[in-house]
Amino acid sequence: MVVYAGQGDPRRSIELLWRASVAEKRPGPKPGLSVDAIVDAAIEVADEQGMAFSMRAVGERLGRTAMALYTYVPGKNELVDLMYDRAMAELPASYPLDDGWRPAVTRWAHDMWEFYSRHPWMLQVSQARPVLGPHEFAVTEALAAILVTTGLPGRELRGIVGAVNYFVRGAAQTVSEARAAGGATGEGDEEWWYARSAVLLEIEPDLEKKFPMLHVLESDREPVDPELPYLENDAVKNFRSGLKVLLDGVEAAVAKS
Amino acid sequence: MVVYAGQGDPRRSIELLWRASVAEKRPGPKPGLSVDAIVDAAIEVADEQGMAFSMRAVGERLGRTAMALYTYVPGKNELVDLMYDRAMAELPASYPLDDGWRPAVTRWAHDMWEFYSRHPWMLQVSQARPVLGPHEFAVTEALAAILVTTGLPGRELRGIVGAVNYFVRGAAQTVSEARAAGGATGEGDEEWWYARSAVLLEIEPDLEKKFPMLHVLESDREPVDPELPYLENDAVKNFRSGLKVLLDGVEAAVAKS
DNA sequence: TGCGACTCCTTACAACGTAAAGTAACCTTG
DNA sequence: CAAGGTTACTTTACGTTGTAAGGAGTCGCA
Repeated sequence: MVVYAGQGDPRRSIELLWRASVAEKRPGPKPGLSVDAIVDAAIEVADEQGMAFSMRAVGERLGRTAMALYTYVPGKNELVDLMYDRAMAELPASYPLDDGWRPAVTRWAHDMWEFYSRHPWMLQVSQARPVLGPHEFAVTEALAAILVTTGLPGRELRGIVGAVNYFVRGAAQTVSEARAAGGATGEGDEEWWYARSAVLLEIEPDLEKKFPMLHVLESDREPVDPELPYLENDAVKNFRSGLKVLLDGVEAAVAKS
Repeated sequence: MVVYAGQGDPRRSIELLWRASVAEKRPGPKPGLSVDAIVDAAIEVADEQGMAFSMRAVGERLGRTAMALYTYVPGKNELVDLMYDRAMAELPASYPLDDGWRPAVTRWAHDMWEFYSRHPWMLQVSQARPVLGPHEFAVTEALAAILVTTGLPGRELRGIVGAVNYFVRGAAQTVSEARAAGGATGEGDEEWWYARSAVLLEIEPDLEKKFPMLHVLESDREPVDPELPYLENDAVKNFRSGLKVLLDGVEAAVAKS
C-alpha cells in the first residue's frame, strides 16, 4: 500500500519534521519515549517487515502498547513521514566535484540505489507531495549542487533532477521490491521466474512470435554473474546502462548551451 | 500500500491472465458473474476510490457479496494483477514510424502519462516482478518495436527501455498521486502547498540559505498556466524537459553506433 | 431420482488504525 | 504540604479489512 504523505495538521507535521518543539518544564510523569526513539524503532521494524508494519509492532519493540505512540505522533501517516525523512539522514550532504559533474552524479545515483535496498519501504511512500523534511531537502540539495555546475538554466535543471530521481527510484524498485516479494513468499527470484515462465510457455507456446521485438530485446545477453540472483543481475546492468544514456543526454544539453 | 504481484499459485494466476480456462459444460447453477465482469467492476471502483478499494465494494457494484468473487478469483492480489493487465489493453499496440523513432517514443510516453492519470492506482502496483500478462507484454512490445529501429544492440536497448519506463512512471506518480492525495483530503494542491510552506518558512526562516542550490533550481521559472493546478504545471513541464534530455541521450548512443 | 459439482450467502475470525476513558505519576499553585 | 491540573501510558472497544468455513440452493448427468 502506498502511504500518502502529509494529510494531517500541517503545523504539527512540519514541527515534528524539523523537531521544532520547545522542551519546556511540564507537569505529569517523565516521558519514557521520544519521537526519535519511536521513529528509529519504526524504521527497524519496517526494514524487517516492510511497509505493512503495524503500530502495535513498533510499540512492542519499545516495550509499550500501540496507543502509547499516539502521545508523541499524531498517527501512522505522520510517523511514516518522519521515518522517511529520518532515514534520508544516512545519505551524504555533498559530493566532490574534482572530476566534474558526471562522476559525482553517478556516485549520487549509486548511493541512492544502495540506500533504497537498505530501506525498501522508502519506495512505497508516495512521492506525490514532498515530505518537506530537512533531510529530504538535503538529498536533493546535494544533487542540485552537482548539477548546477553544468551551468544549465534552472528550467532545464528541474527536468534533469526529476529524471535522475525517477530513474533511480524506478530502477531501485525493480530490484528491492523483487527481493522483498521473494522474502515475503519465501521463494527466491529464480524459483519465481522458473515457475511463472514455465507455465506461461506451456499455455502460450508461440510467445516469441506474438512479441517478436521483446525477443530481440532479450538477445545479446551477457554471461550471468553467478554471485547475484537472477533479477538483480539484470537490474544492475540495466541500471548502469540506463544511467549512462541519461547522463549522455545531460552532456548533450551542456554541449549545446 | 503497494500490492505485490503474483504471490499465489503460479498456474492459476497465469491461466487467469491469459484467459486459458476451457469453457466446458459443467454442473451447478449458471455463473452469474465472470472474471471479466469482476475485473471491470474492480477497475471502476479503483478509478474512483484508489488502490485501497475493498472486495466488499467490488462485490456490491456487481450486486453480490465480497465472498462471491472468490469463486472466480483466488484473492485480492490476483485480482489486482488481472486489473493491471486488463487496463493496459487500452493502450495502442503499435506506433507509426514515419518520422523516425523519436516522435514515436514521445507519443508512447505521452500515452502512458495519460493512461496513468486515468488509472492512478496502476502506479501502486509493485513493478518488482512483471505481471506477465498479455497486455503488459504488448505495451512493452510497442516500445521495443520503436526502439529496435535505432539499430542499437539488445544490451543497450534493455537499459533504455527501463529508463524510459521508470521515467514515465515516476513523472506520472508525481502528478497523479498529487491529484489523488488532494482528492483524498479534499484539499487542492494550492491549499496544501500554501499551508505547508507557510508553516515551514515560519519555523525555518533561513531555508534559502540552508539549501542555496535548491533556490537556484527554483529560479528561471516560466509564467504559470492558469488552466492547470500548481503542481501539475510544474510536473508537465518537467516531464517534457526530462524526456527531452533522456531522448537526447538515446540519440547520442545512436550516433556513436 | 438422486448424486456430485457448482454458485453464492451467511457467519466468523484475526489483524489493523485509532477513539475513549481510566489510572498513576508528576509539577505547580494555594 | 495538600489539592488540583496535566501528562504518560494502559485497557477496552469499534469499525474496517481480507478471507476461511460451512450451508443453501441449482443444475448436469448417471
